[in-house]
Amino acid sequence: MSPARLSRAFYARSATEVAPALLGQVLVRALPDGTRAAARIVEVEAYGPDDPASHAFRGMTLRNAAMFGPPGHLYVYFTYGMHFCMNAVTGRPGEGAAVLLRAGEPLEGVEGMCARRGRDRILELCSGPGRLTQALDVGRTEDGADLVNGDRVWVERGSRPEGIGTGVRVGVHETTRSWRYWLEGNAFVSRGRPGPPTRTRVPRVPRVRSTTP
DNA sequence: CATATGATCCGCT
DNA sequence: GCGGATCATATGA
Repeated sequence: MSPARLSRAFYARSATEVAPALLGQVLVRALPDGTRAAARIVEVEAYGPDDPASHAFRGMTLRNAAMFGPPGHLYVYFTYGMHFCMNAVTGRPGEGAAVLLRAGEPLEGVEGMCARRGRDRILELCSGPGRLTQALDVGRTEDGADLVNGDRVWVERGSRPEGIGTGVRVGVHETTRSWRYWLEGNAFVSRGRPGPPTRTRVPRVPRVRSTTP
């Protein structure tokens, strides 16, 4: 029997419940050529309603429409002029909550991932939200894809994680919510300053060579 | 190893 | 115009 897909009910909870529950599960992508690519989810971030950092905070637009749809669908957005990021929509329809999939550990289809990424080091294939989408060939076309009944992307039940670390979300200027979750000690977690909050850094004054008087 | 910078689109102010 | 839920590369310690 084939591995169990996560159900609609799994996603129909708050983003902060779903996010840690996604750690250790297996993200599967059925590629256009009939092969599979898969990665174990090792790092995620929750984005909820009433969350200024969320794309849904200022209401529904064409771009974030998938976030306001039913849970268990994919929300894919384009950013920085060159990268895609993918989220699993959570909560209730109309709520606007999602979990950003930030990093994974390559399990299947590694050769194809290397080709799409243009890298051969396993650690650099899925360790970051933009890297993950590129490795799994997820883009605009997958925005809104159904993770529960669809045939392009889904999540299968994986292994129970041992330890979970939490911290501030990457690139979010807000320190109250610790909504980033990762598998403690896992080498495939992206660098986004895990562990203790950023230590205070003294800005280095650029050294200026004095011009001859 | 660390910080710095350029790439390159698009949604929103 | 601005700056972003980013990444690869260059450069300096």
